Order: sequence, then C-alpha cells, then structure tokens
Amino acid sequence: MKQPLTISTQDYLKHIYELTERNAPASTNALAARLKVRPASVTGMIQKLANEKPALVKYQKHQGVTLTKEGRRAALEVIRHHRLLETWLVKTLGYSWDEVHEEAERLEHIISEDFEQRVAEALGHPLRDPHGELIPTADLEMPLEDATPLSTLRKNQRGTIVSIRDADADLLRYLEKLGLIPNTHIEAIDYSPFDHNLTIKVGEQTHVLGLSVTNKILIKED
Amino acid sequence: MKQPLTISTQDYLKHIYELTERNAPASTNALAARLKVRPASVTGMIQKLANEKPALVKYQKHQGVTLTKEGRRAALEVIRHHRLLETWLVKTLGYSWDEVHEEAERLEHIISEDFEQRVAEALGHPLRDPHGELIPTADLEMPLEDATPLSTLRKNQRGTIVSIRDADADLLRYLEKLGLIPNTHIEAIDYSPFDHNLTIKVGEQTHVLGLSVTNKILIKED
DNA sequence: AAATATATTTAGGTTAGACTAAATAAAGTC
DNA sequence: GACTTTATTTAGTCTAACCTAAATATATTT
Repeated sequence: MKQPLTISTQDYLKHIYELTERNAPASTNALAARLKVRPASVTGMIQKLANEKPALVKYQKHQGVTLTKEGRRAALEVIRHHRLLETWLVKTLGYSWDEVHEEAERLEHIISEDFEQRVAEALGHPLRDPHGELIPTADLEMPLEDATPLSTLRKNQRGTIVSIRDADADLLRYLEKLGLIPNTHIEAIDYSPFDHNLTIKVGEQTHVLGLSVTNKILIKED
Repeated sequence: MKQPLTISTQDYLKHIYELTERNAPASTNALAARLKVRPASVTGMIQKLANEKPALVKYQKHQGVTLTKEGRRAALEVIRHHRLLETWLVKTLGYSWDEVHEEAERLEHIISEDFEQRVAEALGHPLRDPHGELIPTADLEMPLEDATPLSTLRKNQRGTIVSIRDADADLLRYLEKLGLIPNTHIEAIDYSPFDHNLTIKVGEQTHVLGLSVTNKILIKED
C-alpha cells in the first residue's frame, strides 16, 4: 500500500522543482535556505526521497539533487494546487495579489483532487495565477512559456503584461503604483542600447525602466 | 513563546467537546473510537493536554475527560472553522450536503484567522451550516439552540426544518427523497400518543414518521 | 600544491504522536 | 464476596522529521 506523500515531502519536491528550473541540480544549502531547515536535515531527507520505491529524486553525494519523472509530477501537482488556490482566493475572497501566498502555501498540501477539480472548473481552467505564473495542467505538465521579458521589447512595439516574476514585495508595490500589473497594455516608446533602459507608455503616463525591472516583467507582444 | 495547537490536539479537543455536550465526561474508549486511535494513545495524549501551561482538559484517572475554558474555546474555534467551511464549499463549489464533511475536516485545522473572517463575511455571518448545525460565534461562544425536535410538534402545528442531527448517510438520503431538508416547511396533521408516530404534510405529500426519526429533525415553530 | 574557506555528510539526539503488551482498576454476574 | 469481563493505564517501541557537533569533501586563494 503506497501512502500519500507527507506535507514535508511535497515541500521538498516543490522547492527542488523551482531550484532546478534553470537546469542546474539543486544544492543542499540552497534547499535548506528555502525550506528554513538545516543543511543536515536536507541531506537526510533527500537520501530518503532517493530511496523510495519509485525514486522521487536523483541524487549523488555532493552533486546536488534533481527530480525524477515521478518527483516532477508530484511537484507539479503541488504547484498546480498552489496557483489554483491563489487564483481562487483572489477571485472569491477578495485577497489581494500579495496576501494570498501564505494561505495557499498551507492549503496546497491539504486539498483533495476533487477540490482541485471543482476549483479549476469554477475558474474556467485558467492558464495563469494572479501573479501571471503558468498553472500546470490537470495532467501535470508545465505549459510552455509563451511570454517574453519586457526587456526584449523595442521602440514602437506594443504588448500586454502577463506576469511579474521574482519580485519582492517592495517592487510589487512600486510596479502596482505605476499601473504595471498583469493585463496592462503597454507600448515601448524608446530604448537605450547603452544602459538598456526602456521608456514605456502606460495609459497616459510614461516610465523609464532599467534592466533589473524589465527582466522581471513578462509580456505578450500584440 | 506559546506555540499554536497541533492538528492532533485540535482534533482531540473537538471530539472531547462533542462527546461532552450532554454533560458527561468523555471516556477514553469513546474518544479512541472517534479518533481512530488506540485507547492507550488517548490516555497519553490526554495526560499531556491536562498538563499544558493553561490546562486544556480536566482529567482524573478512570473518570474521563472534560474541557477547561481554554480547551472549550479551542474546540469551538475548530468547530467554527468546520461549519463555515462546509457552508462555503456548498455555496461556492457546488459540493452537496453530504460530500463536504471530509474536506472540511482537513481544512479546518489549516486556515488562518484572516481566512475565517473573510469566509464569514462572504457568507453574511451565517448562523447554521448546511446540515443546520449552529455555528459558534466569532468570539467563540456556542449560540443557544432555539429549535426543537420535530417530535415535539403536535396536530395542526406548523414549523420549518432547521437541522438534521446525528443522521447516518442512509437516513439523510431517505429524508432527502421525502423532501425533508433544512428550510422545508411542514405541518403536523396527526399524532399518535400510543406509538409517537407523527403524520406530517410536506408540500402536497404526507408522511408518517417514527420517534427515531422525529427526534433527529430540528424545527422552528412558525 | 598547500592552506583556508565553504559545502555537505555522518553520527547521534530530541520530540510528537502513534503502537503493542502487560498490568491494574472498575463494573457486572453469580 | 469471588470471578469474569471490560475499560483504562503503564511501560517500553517505533517513525518521521527535525536538531547539533564533528568529520569530510570540494572549491578558492595564495
């Protein structure tokens, strides 16, 4: 009888997924930092995950961890839960963009498949969460990213903001004040190849944004 | 630093509350049965709860357990969560009456105070859950029951169903088929003092119900 | 290449909450 | 009141997931 994964296991897998998205194995230390746990604990847990009946991670001492097919599916399930929950909480309980994370973080491990389906259904099977992140599909694949960083937009091109990634709370607040939130339509009116600053028009306003910001905003060109 | 109660602790308190509602202390065995745990485990846990800084239960060997003021508040908090969640899941995700229980059972331990408030607000601070059970107030008091068992209704009196309590799934399905669900208006058209059978009219139909059923249906007289 | 710094792993310990088996107490019966 | 049954408690284990301290590997400087 194969028992369901523990909350802790789900958390490890989710963070390994996120750390390995750029195709490098996840280090013990980086995982420990994210999980708020000591490195020694990570080593122990990872060894357990690597020895499960179908292994959930691939692991070589001192070489970091990556997910197996099974591990990735489990991670995507958790991430799907998280992003559906965030979307739903924002839509139905008036949470704001930045308030939902913690709540979803706890609920993601607890909800049933039935619940997941009902929420997905109620939301009309959304593709992205309120942050603009892609929501894994019901069959646990991560959709391909079809948006590009704002930093690739050039003079006179137009696009719509789709997502703001890796932003801290301060940056989010700043961008929100400028009106730069998902679904906003923008136009590039100038680009400086020297310092990579991009001047954009949002409604009636114009703003000059540096690369550290334009790299974090994903858009779809119109 | 006083840590939040564990899920397990919350579950113990909730079940002790329910078992002691009729003012008898809860026995080790009864608790073990409800919690699906061995009696020995219950003894151990109860001893721990009795020795907490502010004690959560009052306990005397072989005499059963009751809740302290603090224990009762904690229990009511969990029950409030449960009943609000059931109400909300039914309203917003199309769960039926009898499907919600399990889901709420898990979520009740996980949601934040903020979440609780938002749900209560979104529902307009309901007094009863979909089963008709009273929802503890935000300040953790259990409201007084102002409904009476259907068995107290006499010939020519009318009332509205408010709650169906202690019913197993079979009985619920049976009553649902007869149209006897919360909010239904009924009229007593005959009563037999001999066997306590009550004949009621529901819409166009009449049904004869025995005491074992009429005791489980709560109504408010019109 | 040696020396130092950093990252990772090992070994052993702690805690919560379950378990079993055996001991004791309480309740029910003759 | 002695006997039997049932309920409860004690004592000692187990597991998951964490911890600290010490040992070892890898990476970076000199």
